[in-house]
Amino acid sequence: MPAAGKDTVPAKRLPTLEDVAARAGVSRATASRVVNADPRVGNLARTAVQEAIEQLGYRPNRNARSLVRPEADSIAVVVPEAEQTVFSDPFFAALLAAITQSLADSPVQVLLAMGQPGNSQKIERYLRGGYTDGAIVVSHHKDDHIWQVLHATKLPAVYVGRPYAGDVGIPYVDVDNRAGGTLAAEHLISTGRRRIGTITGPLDMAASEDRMLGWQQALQQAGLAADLMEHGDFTASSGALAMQRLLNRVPELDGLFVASDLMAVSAIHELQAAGRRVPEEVAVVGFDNTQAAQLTRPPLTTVVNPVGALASTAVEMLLKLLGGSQVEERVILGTELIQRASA
Amino acid sequence: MPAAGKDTVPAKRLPTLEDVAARAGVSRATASRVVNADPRVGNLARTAVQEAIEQLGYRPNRNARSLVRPEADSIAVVVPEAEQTVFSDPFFAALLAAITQSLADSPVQVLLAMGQPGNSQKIERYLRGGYTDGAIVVSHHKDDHIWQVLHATKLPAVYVGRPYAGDVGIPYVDVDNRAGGTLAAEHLISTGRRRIGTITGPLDMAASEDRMLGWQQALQQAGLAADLMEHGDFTASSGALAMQRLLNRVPELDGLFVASDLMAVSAIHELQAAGRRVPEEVAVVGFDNTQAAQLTRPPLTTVVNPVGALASTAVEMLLKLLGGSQVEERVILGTELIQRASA
DNA sequence: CTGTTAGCGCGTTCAT
DNA sequence: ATGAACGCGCTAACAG
Repeated sequence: MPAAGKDTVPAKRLPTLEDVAARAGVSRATASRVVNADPRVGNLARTAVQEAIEQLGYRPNRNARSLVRPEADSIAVVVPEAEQTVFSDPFFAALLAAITQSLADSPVQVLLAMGQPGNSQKIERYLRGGYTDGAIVVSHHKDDHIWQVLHATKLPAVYVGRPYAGDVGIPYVDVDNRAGGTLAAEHLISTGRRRIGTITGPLDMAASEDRMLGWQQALQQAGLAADLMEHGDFTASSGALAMQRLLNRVPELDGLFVASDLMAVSAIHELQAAGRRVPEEVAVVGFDNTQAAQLTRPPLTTVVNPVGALASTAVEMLLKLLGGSQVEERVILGTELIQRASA
Repeated sequence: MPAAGKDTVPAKRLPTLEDVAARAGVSRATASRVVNADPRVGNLARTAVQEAIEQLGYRPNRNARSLVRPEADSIAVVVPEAEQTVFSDPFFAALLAAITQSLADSPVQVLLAMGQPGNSQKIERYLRGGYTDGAIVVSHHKDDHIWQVLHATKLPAVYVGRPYAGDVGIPYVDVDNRAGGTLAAEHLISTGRRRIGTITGPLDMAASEDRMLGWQQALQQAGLAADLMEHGDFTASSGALAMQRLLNRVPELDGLFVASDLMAVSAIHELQAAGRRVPEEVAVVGFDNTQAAQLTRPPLTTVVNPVGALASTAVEMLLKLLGGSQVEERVILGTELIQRASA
């Protein structure tokens, strides 16, 4: 095999608008008009150009186009640094799949901008610079400041998950975490549980806070104590530890709402290790309805987190924004409880 | 609020090379040379330009640059249509995280090209067109034809996972699936099991085939029957069904290698539902070492699939390719068995 | 309706 | 060592 390096064979040059025009016997301007569906062009010329495009397999050069136009035909999916660890698996993959799916028919490309420890400038530089028409930001953390860049740039953007910072003037779509927490607690109450605890996510995330508040509200409304609370960070091990602490404090616990399925599975193992039967002695409700909920024993009763709908709604909103339409400041998706065997 | 639409405020124009040159009191050509580290420029002019760049916060315009240069400073992560469903969660997220991580210090952007049912042209168009410097393809399926495009384009590319089509002239990195299968079978044999079955993945994937072959080889070498085999498709439900079939055929089964953790968890549930104790009566070994392996009961003995290493190796190889260096046609990463309680 | 012209921001000869 | 001039592919005035 010959030495490596730049190819010497000048990869056959792609057809340009000039080529199309020449072949169709018109000027570049006319060809451009056809490509951009400008009505001011004769039928004869139009079909000639269209044929030429077909025969040459012409595609407009995106770079040249966005050099002279404001559009870039690309959107960025931004995952701030702080989320890296949290969005381990299921949520993120589903999100990306749904996003690309929603964009399948458009020429828009998806650019992935994941934050790195100590490197948010790379993302910011990209967001400025005008290489992208809009952004979908996946963020729930307190210390995310991407929104400031978006704000300064006036770049159309949509958050998936309520920004913790509050109303930052950027629309978002989220699941009704608070209602979900209430749903879980009410289910536990309705099955006769009276000493109901919760394992929350980290409280610097809006979702954690909301789920906890929903749980709290339901208990208070039922006249039950709402102080049986321990905090995790959405990882499995943190769920186990929180469970140990809670069980230590409240041996008579008979109901439990865990803010994520992953932590819930760990918590159930911990309960079983401590000799508690689930659901007979302690009923457990999770949150997310990930695959883990179905695969664990007993199968987990849990609150649905509709990731697919979140993603497609975000795309829909962003596309509206790009089209110049208004969108609601916030879209909150409903949720429901799926009853399995754990509660 | 006023009617929506294009902003009227002409978003402050970004500084151009022309601006830099003017401020430094030189010509655009000299400024360009400084930016591109061309040695042929005087020290005086150099520092002047550097200062101007600093003060103006100048960044080269990628579009303009790649209009006139072959590079695009972007790589594409390609997920062919067929993989969409299979690479549900853990693998994919880890892959993307590792890829962006490896690219953190370079100006290279990551473009996500996921296949859609009945739409591979969008990806192909992008790959041609020269908008990207290289590609990382995540594929194991038989009916992936992206490699033909890559081949025709001479676009530098690396596969993650051995292309099923065989040696297509594109380097790849993969885990040693065959050795993994052998490892699993040998472990079962060493613990005294004699009726050892397997649940495979879909056989139109290289990984499935290799894991099966490794299992087969170990059994034959030990003089054991290697025909206790059922096929799944890597989903949980397919694992359960395969387990039922196998148990029906071979009630005296005492050892089992399942080609993925997800299917293994389902298989274990199925075994338990049939009254078999794991591992006492049937020992089970999985593959992947995903989170599910640790969270199920009994915890799963499994073969490690080093996703992070796969991803970073792929990036490393691609960067070498982009730099004009040669890389090995294939890199096979070693694996190991993690013993937990299921076998 | 159509062609001519200018310019987007940049890299690169070719002179000097 | 530096600058003037050209062209990358395309869109958008401005004429006709």
